[in-house]
Amino acid sequence: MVGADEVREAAERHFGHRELLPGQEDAVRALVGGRDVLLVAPTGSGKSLAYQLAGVLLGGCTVVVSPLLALQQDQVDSLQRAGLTAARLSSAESDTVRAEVLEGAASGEVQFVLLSPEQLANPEVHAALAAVGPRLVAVDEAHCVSAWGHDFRPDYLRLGELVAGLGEPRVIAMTATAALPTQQDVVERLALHDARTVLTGFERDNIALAVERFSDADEQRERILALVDEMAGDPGSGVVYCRTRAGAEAYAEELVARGHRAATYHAGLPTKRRTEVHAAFMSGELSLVAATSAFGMGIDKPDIRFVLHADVPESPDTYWQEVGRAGRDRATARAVLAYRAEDLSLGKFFATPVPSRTDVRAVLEAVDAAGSEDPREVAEHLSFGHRKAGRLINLVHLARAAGDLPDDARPASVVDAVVERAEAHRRLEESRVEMMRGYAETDRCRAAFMLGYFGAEVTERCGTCDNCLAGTAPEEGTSTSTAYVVQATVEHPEFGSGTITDVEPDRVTVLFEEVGYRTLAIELVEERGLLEVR
DNA sequence: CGTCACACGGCTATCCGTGTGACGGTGCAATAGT
Repeated sequence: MVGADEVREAAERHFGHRELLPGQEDAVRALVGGRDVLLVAPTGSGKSLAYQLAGVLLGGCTVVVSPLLALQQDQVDSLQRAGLTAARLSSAESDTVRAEVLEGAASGEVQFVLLSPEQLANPEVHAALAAVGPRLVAVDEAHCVSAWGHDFRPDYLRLGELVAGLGEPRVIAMTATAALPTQQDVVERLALHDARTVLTGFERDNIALAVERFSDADEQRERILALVDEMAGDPGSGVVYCRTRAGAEAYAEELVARGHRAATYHAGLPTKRRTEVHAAFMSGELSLVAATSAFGMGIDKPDIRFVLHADVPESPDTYWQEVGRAGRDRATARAVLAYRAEDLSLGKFFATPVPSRTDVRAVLEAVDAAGSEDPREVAEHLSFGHRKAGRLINLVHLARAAGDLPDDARPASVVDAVVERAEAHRRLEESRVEMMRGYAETDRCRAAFMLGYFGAEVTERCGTCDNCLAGTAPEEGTSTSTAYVVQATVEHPEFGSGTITDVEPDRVTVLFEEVGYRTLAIELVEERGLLEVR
Protein backbone atom coordinates (compact mmCIF):
# COMPACT_ATOMS: atom_id res chain seq x y z
CA MET A 1 0.00 0.00 0.00
CA VAL A 2 1.37 3.35 -1.01
CA GLY A 3 1.92 5.70 1.88
CA ALA A 4 -0.01 8.86 2.62
CA ASP A 5 3.22 10.84 2.52
CA GLU A 6 3.99 9.66 -0.97
CA VAL A 7 0.53 10.72 -2.17
CA ARG A 8 0.86 14.17 -0.55
CA GLU A 9 4.36 14.65 -1.90
CA ALA A 10 3.15 13.91 -5.44
CA ALA A 11 0.19 16.27 -4.97
CA GLU A 12 2.50 19.08 -4.06
CA ARG A 13 5.09 18.36 -6.71
CA HIS A 14 2.69 18.06 -9.64
CA PHE A 15 -0.28 20.15 -8.62
CA GLY A 16 1.01 22.51 -5.94
CA HIS A 17 -1.46 21.28 -3.30
CA ARG A 18 -0.07 20.97 0.22
CA GLU A 19 -3.27 19.61 1.71
CA LEU A 20 -5.43 16.83 0.39
CA LEU A 21 -9.02 16.31 1.38
CA PRO A 22 -9.64 12.99 3.11
CA GLY A 23 -11.68 11.56 0.23
CA GLN A 24 -8.98 12.38 -2.29
CA GLU A 25 -6.27 10.67 -0.33
CA ASP A 26 -8.40 7.57 0.35
CA ALA A 27 -9.31 7.30 -3.31
CA VAL A 28 -5.76 7.67 -4.60
CA ARG A 29 -4.29 5.22 -2.09
CA ALA A 30 -6.96 2.63 -2.92
CA LEU A 31 -6.27 2.96 -6.66
CA VAL A 32 -2.51 2.76 -6.31
CA GLY A 33 -3.03 -0.22 -4.01
CA GLY A 34 -4.91 -2.09 -6.72
CA ARG A 35 -8.55 -1.40 -5.90
CA ASP A 36 -11.23 0.35 -7.95
CA VAL A 37 -12.99 3.38 -6.49
CA LEU A 38 -16.38 5.04 -6.50
CA LEU A 39 -15.81 8.60 -5.29
CA VAL A 40 -18.90 10.60 -4.38
CA ALA A 41 -17.91 14.14 -3.44
CA PRO A 42 -19.31 17.62 -4.06
CA THR A 43 -18.17 19.63 -7.06
CA GLY A 44 -15.23 21.78 -6.11
CA SER A 45 -13.92 19.21 -3.64
CA GLY A 46 -11.22 18.05 -6.01
CA LYS A 47 -12.58 14.92 -7.64
CA SER A 48 -10.49 15.73 -10.70
CA LEU A 49 -7.34 15.92 -8.61
CA ALA A 50 -8.01 12.37 -7.39
CA TYR A 51 -7.82 10.84 -10.87
CA GLN A 52 -5.04 13.17 -12.00
CA LEU A 53 -2.88 12.27 -9.04
CA ALA A 54 -3.62 8.57 -9.34
CA GLY A 55 -2.83 8.78 -13.06
CA VAL A 56 0.56 10.33 -12.37
CA LEU A 57 1.38 7.82 -9.63
CA LEU A 58 0.29 4.80 -11.68
CA GLY A 59 2.18 6.10 -14.71
CA GLY A 60 1.46 5.23 -18.33
CA CYS A 61 -1.72 6.33 -20.01
CA THR A 62 -4.94 7.38 -18.28
CA VAL A 63 -8.22 7.29 -20.18
CA VAL A 64 -10.86 9.74 -18.94
CA VAL A 65 -14.48 9.20 -19.93
CA SER A 66 -16.54 12.37 -19.72
CA PRO A 67 -20.06 13.06 -21.01
CA LEU A 68 -19.67 16.48 -22.66
CA LEU A 69 -17.15 17.75 -25.17
CA ALA A 70 -16.88 21.03 -23.25
CA LEU A 71 -16.07 19.23 -20.00
CA GLN A 72 -13.43 17.18 -21.78
CA GLN A 73 -11.84 20.38 -23.04
CA ASP A 74 -11.93 21.92 -19.55
CA GLN A 75 -10.08 18.89 -18.20
CA VAL A 76 -7.49 19.05 -20.99
CA ASP A 77 -6.83 22.69 -20.13
CA SER A 78 -6.58 21.93 -16.43
CA LEU A 79 -4.14 19.06 -16.99
CA GLN A 80 -2.00 21.13 -19.33
CA ARG A 81 -1.85 23.94 -16.77
CA ALA A 82 -0.43 21.37 -14.35
CA GLY A 83 2.31 20.63 -16.89
CA LEU A 84 0.88 17.27 -17.95
CA THR A 85 0.13 16.17 -21.49
CA ALA A 86 -3.52 15.68 -22.31
CA ALA A 87 -5.67 15.54 -25.43
CA ARG A 88 -9.31 15.23 -26.35
CA LEU A 89 -10.48 12.58 -28.79
CA SER A 90 -13.87 13.48 -30.23
CA SER A 91 -15.82 14.08 -33.42
CA ALA A 92 -14.69 17.71 -33.23
CA GLU A 93 -11.09 16.72 -34.00
CA SER A 94 -9.89 16.09 -37.54
CA ASP A 95 -8.81 12.61 -38.60
CA THR A 96 -5.22 13.82 -38.53
CA VAL A 97 -5.43 15.06 -34.96
CA ARG A 98 -7.26 11.91 -33.84
CA ALA A 99 -4.48 9.76 -35.28
CA GLU A 100 -1.86 11.91 -33.53
CA VAL A 101 -3.61 11.56 -30.19
CA LEU A 102 -3.70 7.77 -30.45
CA GLU A 103 -0.07 7.64 -31.57
CA GLY A 104 0.87 9.95 -28.70
CA ALA A 105 -0.89 7.68 -26.23
CA ALA A 106 1.00 4.68 -27.64
CA SER A 107 4.39 6.38 -27.46
CA GLY A 108 3.79 7.76 -23.96
CA GLU A 109 3.76 11.37 -25.11
CA VAL A 110 0.10 11.79 -24.19
CA GLN A 111 -0.55 10.93 -20.55
CA PHE A 112 -4.29 11.64 -20.45
CA VAL A 113 -6.82 10.92 -23.21
CA LEU A 114 -10.29 12.43 -22.76
CA LEU A 115 -13.24 11.00 -24.62
CA SER A 116 -16.97 10.21 -24.58
CA PRO A 117 -18.40 6.71 -24.04
CA GLU A 118 -19.41 6.77 -27.72
CA GLN A 119 -15.78 7.24 -28.74
CA LEU A 120 -14.68 4.38 -26.51
CA ALA A 121 -17.36 2.23 -28.17
CA ASN A 122 -15.92 3.06 -31.59
CA PRO A 123 -14.12 -0.20 -32.55
CA GLU A 124 -11.05 1.49 -34.02
CA VAL A 125 -10.56 3.80 -31.05
CA HIS A 126 -11.12 0.92 -28.66
CA ALA A 127 -8.62 -1.32 -30.41
CA ALA A 128 -6.00 1.43 -30.46
CA LEU A 129 -6.43 2.16 -26.75
CA ALA A 130 -6.45 -1.53 -25.88
CA ALA A 131 -3.06 -1.79 -27.60
CA VAL A 132 -1.82 1.09 -25.44
CA GLY A 133 -3.02 -0.64 -22.27
CA PRO A 134 -4.01 2.28 -20.01
CA ARG A 135 -3.20 1.88 -16.31
CA LEU A 136 -6.20 3.92 -15.18
CA VAL A 137 -9.66 4.67 -16.49
CA ALA A 138 -11.54 7.56 -14.87
CA VAL A 139 -15.28 7.89 -15.41
CA ASP A 140 -16.29 11.47 -14.66
CA GLU A 141 -19.92 12.41 -13.89
CA ALA A 142 -20.45 8.72 -13.29
CA HIS A 143 -24.11 9.13 -12.34
CA CYS A 144 -24.61 9.37 -16.12
CA VAL A 145 -24.02 5.61 -16.26
CA SER A 146 -27.25 5.17 -14.35
CA ALA A 147 -29.17 8.27 -15.43
CA TRP A 148 -28.44 8.06 -19.16
CA GLY A 149 -27.22 4.53 -19.86
CA HIS A 150 -30.61 2.89 -19.64
CA ASP A 151 -32.08 4.93 -22.44
CA PHE A 152 -30.64 8.21 -23.60
CA ARG A 153 -26.99 7.35 -24.15
CA PRO A 154 -26.83 3.56 -24.22
CA ASP A 155 -23.04 3.40 -24.65
CA TYR A 156 -22.81 4.41 -20.99
CA LEU A 157 -24.24 1.03 -20.12
CA ARG A 158 -21.54 -0.72 -22.18
CA LEU A 159 -18.67 1.01 -20.36
CA GLY A 160 -18.03 -2.01 -18.14
CA GLU A 161 -17.30 -4.36 -21.03
CA LEU A 162 -15.46 -1.63 -22.96
CA VAL A 163 -13.17 -0.88 -20.01
CA ALA A 164 -12.58 -4.57 -19.36
CA GLY A 165 -11.48 -4.86 -23.00
CA LEU A 166 -8.68 -2.35 -22.40
CA GLY A 167 -6.68 -4.79 -20.33
CA GLU A 168 -6.89 -4.57 -16.58
CA PRO A 169 -6.80 -0.88 -15.76
CA ARG A 170 -7.78 0.45 -12.35
CA VAL A 171 -11.07 2.32 -12.54
CA ILE A 172 -12.28 5.35 -10.65
CA ALA A 173 -15.88 6.52 -11.03
CA MET A 174 -16.58 10.06 -9.81
CA THR A 175 -19.77 11.98 -9.20
CA ALA A 176 -21.20 14.64 -6.93
CA THR A 177 -24.61 13.05 -6.55
CA ALA A 178 -25.44 9.39 -6.14
CA ALA A 179 -28.10 7.87 -3.92
CA LEU A 180 -27.89 4.16 -3.14
CA PRO A 181 -29.41 2.75 -6.36
CA THR A 182 -27.13 4.94 -8.47
CA GLN A 183 -24.10 3.85 -6.46
CA GLN A 184 -25.08 0.20 -6.93
CA ASP A 185 -25.76 0.71 -10.63
CA VAL A 186 -22.39 2.38 -11.20
CA VAL A 187 -20.47 -0.31 -9.31
CA GLU A 188 -22.28 -3.11 -11.17
CA ARG A 189 -22.39 -1.60 -14.65
CA LEU A 190 -18.71 -0.63 -14.56
CA ALA A 191 -17.92 -3.97 -12.92
CA LEU A 192 -15.69 -2.22 -10.40
CA HIS A 193 -13.15 -4.64 -8.95
CA ASP A 194 -12.90 -4.82 -5.14
CA ALA A 195 -14.70 -1.47 -5.12
CA ARG A 196 -13.84 1.06 -2.46
CA THR A 197 -16.72 3.52 -2.12
CA VAL A 198 -15.61 6.91 -0.79
CA LEU A 199 -18.48 9.16 0.29
CA THR A 200 -17.51 12.60 1.52
CA GLY A 201 -20.86 14.10 2.36
CA PHE A 202 -23.69 15.71 0.51
CA GLU A 203 -24.22 18.69 2.79
CA ARG A 204 -24.67 22.09 1.24
CA ASP A 205 -25.44 23.89 4.45
CA ASN A 206 -25.05 27.38 3.04
CA ILE A 207 -28.10 26.87 0.81
CA ALA A 208 -31.42 27.75 2.43
CA LEU A 209 -34.09 25.41 1.07
CA ALA A 210 -37.76 26.25 0.68
CA VAL A 211 -40.85 24.95 -1.08
CA GLU A 212 -43.94 26.94 -1.95
CA ARG A 213 -47.06 25.04 -2.94
CA PHE A 214 -49.55 26.10 -5.61
CA SER A 215 -52.77 24.84 -7.10
CA ASP A 216 -53.00 27.60 -9.69
CA ALA A 217 -50.40 27.71 -12.47
CA ASP A 218 -50.70 31.49 -12.92
CA GLU A 219 -50.01 32.16 -9.25
CA GLN A 220 -47.05 29.79 -9.45
CA ARG A 221 -45.59 31.75 -12.38
CA GLU A 222 -46.21 35.15 -10.76
CA ARG A 223 -44.50 33.97 -7.59
CA ILE A 224 -41.39 32.81 -9.45
CA LEU A 225 -41.16 36.20 -11.15
CA ALA A 226 -41.67 38.00 -7.83
CA LEU A 227 -38.93 35.88 -6.22
CA VAL A 228 -36.53 36.83 -8.99
CA ASP A 229 -37.41 40.52 -8.56
CA GLU A 230 -36.73 40.18 -4.84
CA MET A 231 -33.43 38.32 -5.10
CA ALA A 232 -31.91 39.66 -8.29
CA GLY A 233 -31.22 42.97 -6.55
CA ASP A 234 -28.33 41.36 -4.69
CA PRO A 235 -25.00 40.97 -6.39
CA GLY A 236 -24.53 37.56 -7.86
CA SER A 237 -26.67 35.60 -10.22
CA GLY A 238 -29.45 33.06 -10.41
CA VAL A 239 -30.94 30.24 -12.44
CA VAL A 240 -34.61 29.48 -13.06
CA TYR A 241 -35.09 25.82 -13.96
CA CYS A 242 -38.07 24.83 -16.10
CA ARG A 243 -39.22 21.45 -17.36
CA THR A 244 -39.92 22.51 -20.93
CA ARG A 245 -38.13 24.64 -23.51
CA ALA A 246 -41.25 26.71 -24.09
CA GLY A 247 -41.46 27.42 -20.36
CA ALA A 248 -37.82 28.49 -20.21
CA GLU A 249 -38.29 30.84 -23.17
CA ALA A 250 -41.43 32.37 -21.67
CA TYR A 251 -39.69 33.08 -18.35
CA ALA A 252 -36.65 34.60 -20.04
CA GLU A 253 -38.85 36.87 -22.12
CA GLU A 254 -40.83 38.04 -19.10
CA LEU A 255 -37.69 38.59 -17.03
CA VAL A 256 -36.15 40.72 -19.78
CA ALA A 257 -39.40 42.70 -19.97
CA ARG A 258 -39.02 43.34 -16.25
CA GLY A 259 -35.58 44.81 -16.82
CA HIS A 260 -33.40 41.86 -15.82
CA ARG A 261 -30.29 40.81 -17.71
CA ALA A 262 -31.73 37.41 -18.54
CA ALA A 263 -31.58 34.84 -21.34
CA THR A 264 -32.85 31.38 -22.05
CA TYR A 265 -30.81 28.21 -22.44
CA HIS A 266 -31.96 24.84 -23.73
CA ALA A 267 -30.85 22.17 -26.16
CA GLY A 268 -33.07 23.46 -28.97
CA LEU A 269 -30.93 26.57 -29.43
CA PRO A 270 -28.16 26.78 -32.04
CA THR A 271 -24.78 25.75 -30.61
CA LYS A 272 -23.41 29.24 -31.14
CA ARG A 273 -26.20 30.80 -29.08
CA ARG A 274 -25.74 28.27 -26.29
CA THR A 275 -22.03 29.07 -26.11
CA GLU A 276 -22.79 32.80 -26.00
CA VAL A 277 -25.33 32.48 -23.18
CA HIS A 278 -23.04 30.22 -21.18
CA ALA A 279 -20.11 32.63 -21.56
CA ALA A 280 -22.22 35.70 -20.76
CA PHE A 281 -23.55 34.06 -17.60
CA MET A 282 -20.11 32.98 -16.46
CA SER A 283 -18.67 36.47 -17.01
CA GLY A 284 -21.53 38.18 -15.20
CA GLU A 285 -22.77 39.98 -18.28
CA LEU A 286 -26.01 38.04 -17.80
CA SER A 287 -27.25 37.67 -14.24
CA LEU A 288 -30.13 35.28 -14.91
CA VAL A 289 -30.69 32.23 -17.04
CA ALA A 290 -34.06 30.53 -17.48
CA ALA A 291 -33.16 27.04 -18.56
CA THR A 292 -34.06 23.40 -18.96
CA SER A 293 -31.90 20.67 -17.46
CA ALA A 294 -29.52 21.20 -20.40
CA PHE A 295 -27.98 24.05 -18.38
CA GLY A 296 -26.12 21.87 -15.99
CA MET A 297 -22.85 20.04 -15.91
CA GLY A 298 -20.04 22.49 -16.54
CA ILE A 299 -21.80 25.43 -14.92
CA ASP A 300 -19.17 25.93 -12.23
CA LYS A 301 -19.81 29.54 -11.28
CA PRO A 302 -19.00 30.31 -7.66
CA ASP A 303 -21.42 33.16 -6.97
CA ILE A 304 -24.80 31.79 -8.02
CA ARG A 305 -27.01 33.19 -5.23
CA PHE A 306 -30.26 31.42 -6.03
CA VAL A 307 -31.67 28.47 -7.92
CA LEU A 308 -35.41 28.56 -8.48
CA HIS A 309 -37.47 25.67 -9.82
CA ALA A 310 -40.52 26.83 -11.74
CA ASP A 311 -41.58 23.17 -12.09
CA VAL A 312 -40.76 20.20 -9.90
CA PRO A 313 -37.99 17.93 -11.33
CA GLU A 314 -38.41 14.18 -11.73
CA SER A 315 -36.22 13.09 -8.82
CA PRO A 316 -34.40 14.27 -5.71
CA ASP A 317 -31.24 13.26 -7.56
CA THR A 318 -31.83 15.81 -10.31
CA TYR A 319 -33.10 18.40 -7.86
CA TRP A 320 -30.00 18.17 -5.68
CA GLN A 321 -27.71 18.39 -8.70
CA GLU A 322 -29.42 21.56 -9.86
CA VAL A 323 -29.65 23.09 -6.38
CA GLY A 324 -25.98 22.26 -5.84
CA ARG A 325 -24.99 24.81 -8.47
CA ALA A 326 -25.84 27.57 -5.99
CA GLY A 327 -23.43 28.93 -3.41
CA ARG A 328 -20.24 27.18 -4.46
CA ASP A 329 -18.35 30.11 -2.93
CA ARG A 330 -19.76 28.94 0.43
CA ALA A 331 -21.64 32.21 0.91
CA THR A 332 -25.37 32.12 1.61
CA ALA A 333 -27.64 31.06 -1.23
CA ARG A 334 -31.29 30.16 -1.66
CA ALA A 335 -33.14 27.34 -3.41
CA VAL A 336 -36.89 27.65 -3.82
CA LEU A 337 -39.10 25.05 -5.42
CA ALA A 338 -42.46 26.25 -6.76
CA TYR A 339 -44.46 23.06 -6.42
CA ARG A 340 -47.70 22.06 -8.03
CA ALA A 341 -48.56 18.37 -7.70
CA GLU A 342 -49.74 18.21 -11.34
CA ASP A 343 -46.22 19.02 -12.50
CA LEU A 344 -45.04 15.64 -11.22
CA SER A 345 -46.83 14.03 -14.16
CA LEU A 346 -44.13 15.17 -16.55
CA GLY A 347 -41.60 13.25 -14.50
CA LYS A 348 -43.59 10.07 -14.98
CA PHE A 349 -44.05 10.79 -18.66
CA PHE A 350 -40.28 11.03 -19.14
CA ALA A 351 -39.60 7.78 -17.30
CA THR A 352 -37.78 5.17 -19.38
CA PRO A 353 -40.28 3.28 -21.53
CA VAL A 354 -40.64 -0.48 -21.04
CA PRO A 355 -40.03 -2.31 -24.34
CA SER A 356 -42.78 -4.49 -25.79
CA ARG A 357 -42.35 -8.27 -25.74
CA THR A 358 -42.73 -8.24 -29.54
CA ASP A 359 -39.74 -5.92 -29.97
CA VAL A 360 -37.54 -7.87 -27.56
CA ARG A 361 -38.37 -11.12 -29.34
CA ALA A 362 -37.66 -9.47 -32.71
CA VAL A 363 -34.23 -8.33 -31.49
CA LEU A 364 -33.31 -11.81 -30.24
CA GLU A 365 -34.23 -13.26 -33.64
CA ALA A 366 -32.40 -10.46 -35.46
CA VAL A 367 -29.23 -11.08 -33.44
CA ASP A 368 -29.36 -14.75 -34.54
CA ALA A 369 -30.07 -13.80 -38.15
CA ALA A 370 -27.28 -11.21 -38.25
CA GLY A 371 -24.83 -13.47 -36.43
CA SER A 372 -23.67 -10.31 -34.65
CA GLU A 373 -24.59 -8.01 -31.81
CA ASP A 374 -23.58 -4.86 -33.64
CA PRO A 375 -26.71 -2.68 -33.51
CA ARG A 376 -26.38 -1.53 -37.12
CA GLU A 377 -26.08 -5.07 -38.45
CA VAL A 378 -28.88 -6.31 -36.20
CA ALA A 379 -31.16 -3.46 -37.25
CA GLU A 380 -30.99 -4.62 -40.88
CA HIS A 381 -33.22 -7.51 -39.84
CA LEU A 382 -35.64 -5.26 -37.94
CA SER A 383 -38.47 -2.86 -38.64
CA PHE A 384 -36.90 -0.27 -36.28
CA GLY A 385 -33.57 1.52 -36.18
CA HIS A 386 -30.13 0.73 -34.74
CA ARG A 387 -30.53 3.00 -31.72
CA LYS A 388 -33.53 1.17 -30.39
CA ALA A 389 -31.90 -2.13 -31.33
CA GLY A 390 -28.82 -1.12 -29.34
CA ARG A 391 -30.89 -0.31 -26.27
CA LEU A 392 -32.66 -3.66 -26.43
CA ILE A 393 -29.38 -5.54 -26.92
CA ASN A 394 -28.11 -3.75 -23.79
CA LEU A 395 -31.18 -4.87 -21.87
CA VAL A 396 -30.64 -8.47 -22.96
CA HIS A 397 -27.04 -8.24 -21.72
CA LEU A 398 -28.21 -6.81 -18.40
CA ALA A 399 -30.77 -9.55 -17.91
CA ARG A 400 -28.14 -12.19 -18.67
CA ALA A 401 -25.56 -10.50 -16.45
CA ALA A 402 -28.04 -10.47 -13.58
CA GLY A 403 -27.40 -14.18 -13.46
CA ASP A 404 -30.99 -15.37 -13.56
CA LEU A 405 -30.59 -16.93 -16.97
CA PRO A 406 -28.54 -19.85 -18.19
CA ASP A 407 -26.69 -19.27 -21.47
CA ASP A 408 -29.04 -21.64 -23.26
CA ALA A 409 -32.18 -20.00 -21.86
CA ARG A 410 -35.17 -20.22 -24.19
CA PRO A 411 -36.08 -16.99 -26.00
CA ALA A 412 -39.39 -16.73 -24.14
CA SER A 413 -37.67 -16.69 -20.75
CA VAL A 414 -35.10 -14.16 -21.98
CA VAL A 415 -37.97 -11.93 -23.11
CA ASP A 416 -39.59 -12.29 -19.68
CA ALA A 417 -36.36 -11.44 -17.87
CA VAL A 418 -35.74 -8.38 -20.05
CA VAL A 419 -39.24 -7.01 -19.61
CA GLU A 420 -39.21 -7.66 -15.87
CA ARG A 421 -35.92 -5.80 -15.46
CA ALA A 422 -37.18 -2.87 -17.52
CA GLU A 423 -40.37 -2.76 -15.47
CA ALA A 424 -38.40 -2.77 -12.22
CA HIS A 425 -36.25 0.07 -13.50
CA ARG A 426 -39.31 2.07 -14.48
CA ARG A 427 -40.87 1.48 -11.05
CA LEU A 428 -37.67 2.81 -9.48
CA GLU A 429 -37.89 5.96 -11.61
CA GLU A 430 -41.54 6.42 -10.76
CA SER A 431 -40.79 5.98 -7.07
CA ARG A 432 -38.18 8.74 -7.38
CA VAL A 433 -40.96 11.02 -8.62
CA GLU A 434 -42.90 10.06 -5.49
CA MET A 435 -39.85 10.88 -3.35
CA MET A 436 -39.87 14.33 -4.91
CA ARG A 437 -43.51 14.63 -3.91
CA GLY A 438 -42.41 13.58 -0.43
CA TYR A 439 -39.77 16.31 -0.34
CA ALA A 440 -42.20 18.97 -1.50
CA GLU A 441 -44.94 17.97 0.92
CA THR A 442 -42.91 17.14 4.03
CA ASP A 443 -43.03 19.10 7.30
CA ARG A 444 -39.60 17.78 8.10
CA CYS A 445 -36.32 19.69 7.80
CA ARG A 446 -35.75 19.83 4.02
CA ALA A 447 -32.00 19.34 4.28
CA ALA A 448 -32.53 16.34 6.57
CA PHE A 449 -34.91 14.85 4.00
CA MET A 450 -32.36 15.24 1.20
CA LEU A 451 -29.41 13.98 3.22
CA GLY A 452 -31.50 11.02 4.36
CA TYR A 453 -32.38 10.30 0.74
CA PHE A 454 -28.69 10.19 -0.11
CA GLY A 455 -28.08 7.77 2.71
CA ALA A 456 -26.37 10.09 5.19
CA GLU A 457 -27.05 9.63 8.87
CA VAL A 458 -29.07 12.65 9.93
CA THR A 459 -28.93 13.85 13.50
CA GLU A 460 -29.68 17.56 13.29
CA ARG A 461 -32.01 19.99 11.59
CA CYS A 462 -30.48 22.59 9.28
CA GLY A 463 -32.19 25.51 10.99
CA THR A 464 -32.37 27.49 7.76
CA CYS A 465 -35.02 25.79 5.60
CA ASP A 466 -38.62 26.97 5.53
CA ASN A 467 -39.84 24.14 7.77
CA CYS A 468 -37.14 24.75 10.37
CA LEU A 469 -37.89 28.48 10.34
CA ALA A 470 -41.65 27.85 10.59
CA GLY A 471 -41.06 25.52 13.53
CA THR A 472 -42.89 22.60 11.89
CA ALA A 473 -39.80 20.43 11.53
CA PRO A 474 -39.61 17.65 14.13
CA GLU A 475 -36.26 16.95 15.74
CA GLU A 476 -33.98 14.58 13.86
CA GLY A 477 -32.28 11.51 15.19
CA THR A 478 -34.73 10.98 18.02
CA SER A 479 -36.24 7.70 16.90
CA THR A 480 -36.90 5.41 19.85
CA SER A 481 -37.01 2.43 17.55
CA THR A 482 -33.67 0.68 17.34
CA ALA A 483 -34.96 -2.08 15.06
CA TYR A 484 -34.58 -0.03 11.93
CA VAL A 485 -31.21 1.34 10.95
CA VAL A 486 -29.97 2.78 7.67
CA GLN A 487 -28.53 0.13 5.30
CA ALA A 488 -30.28 -2.76 7.08
CA THR A 489 -31.72 -5.36 4.70
CA VAL A 490 -35.43 -5.98 5.14
CA GLU A 491 -38.16 -8.18 3.68
CA HIS A 492 -41.73 -7.03 3.05
CA PRO A 493 -44.54 -9.48 2.19
CA GLU A 494 -45.74 -7.43 -0.77
CA PHE A 495 -42.71 -5.38 -1.90
CA GLY A 496 -40.05 -8.06 -1.46
CA SER A 497 -36.51 -7.41 -0.24
CA GLY A 498 -35.01 -3.98 0.19
CA THR A 499 -32.56 -1.74 1.99
CA ILE A 500 -33.45 0.90 4.55
CA THR A 501 -32.31 4.27 3.24
CA ASP A 502 -33.73 6.66 5.84
CA VAL A 503 -35.17 6.47 9.34
CA GLU A 504 -37.36 9.17 10.91
CA PRO A 505 -38.98 9.04 14.33
CA ASP A 506 -42.28 7.76 12.91
CA ARG A 507 -41.37 6.59 9.41
CA VAL A 508 -38.87 4.49 7.57
CA THR A 509 -37.94 4.70 3.89
CA VAL A 510 -36.93 1.52 2.10
CA LEU A 511 -35.43 1.05 -1.34
CA PHE A 512 -37.02 -2.17 -2.63
CA GLU A 513 -35.32 -4.05 -5.45
CA GLU A 514 -38.55 -4.60 -7.35
CA VAL A 515 -40.64 -1.50 -6.64
CA GLY A 516 -38.20 1.30 -5.77
CA TYR A 517 -38.63 3.66 -2.83
CA ARG A 518 -41.47 3.28 -0.32
CA THR A 519 -41.94 5.33 2.84
CA LEU A 520 -43.71 3.32 5.55
CA ALA A 521 -45.23 4.35 8.87
CA ILE A 522 -43.39 2.56 11.68
CA GLU A 523 -46.55 2.17 13.75
CA LEU A 524 -48.31 0.32 10.96
CA VAL A 525 -45.26 -1.71 10.07
CA GLU A 526 -44.88 -2.90 13.66
CA GLU A 527 -48.57 -3.52 14.19
CA ARG A 528 -48.74 -5.78 11.16
CA GLY A 529 -45.21 -7.12 11.30
CA LEU A 530 -44.53 -5.94 7.75
CA LEU A 531 -40.77 -5.60 7.82
CA GLU A 532 -38.56 -8.49 8.71
CA VAL A 533 -35.01 -7.29 9.38
CA ARG A 534 -32.45 -9.69 7.98
C1' DC B 1 -50.49 12.58 -17.16
C1' DG B 2 -51.43 17.49 -18.02
C1' DT B 3 -51.57 21.43 -21.17
C1' DC B 4 -52.56 23.76 -25.26
C1' DA B 5 -54.30 24.82 -29.77
C1' DC B 6 -57.97 24.08 -32.55
C1' DA B 7 -62.42 22.47 -34.38
C1' DC B 8 -67.13 21.95 -33.54
C1' DG B 9 -71.86 22.25 -32.00
C1' DG B 10 -75.03 25.04 -30.07
C1' DC B 11 -78.37 28.04 -31.91
C1' DT B 12 -77.84 33.37 -32.48
C1' DA B 13 -73.46 35.57 -27.63
C1' DT B 14 -67.88 39.39 -32.75
C1' DC B 15 -68.96 33.49 -27.69
C1' DC B 16 -68.70 29.36 -24.46
C1' DG B 17 -68.08 24.60 -23.13
C1' DT B 18 -66.51 20.20 -24.78
C1' DG B 19 -64.00 16.88 -27.58
C1' DT B 20 -59.62 15.61 -30.03
C1' DG B 21 -54.94 15.18 -31.03
C1' DA B 22 -50.19 16.63 -30.59
C1' DC B 23 -46.60 17.40 -27.51
C1' DG B 24 -43.29 17.31 -23.69
C1' DG B 25 -35.53 16.53 -21.75
C1' DT B 26 -30.86 15.44 -21.54
C1' DG B 27 -25.71 14.68 -26.26
C1' DC B 28 -22.84 12.11 -28.65
C1' DA B 29 -21.38 11.18 -33.73
C1' DA B 30 -21.62 11.76 -38.40
C1' DT B 31 -23.40 13.94 -42.64
C1' DA B 32 -24.46 17.27 -46.19
C1' DG B 33 -23.33 21.22 -48.43
C1' DT B 34 -20.52 25.68 -48.87
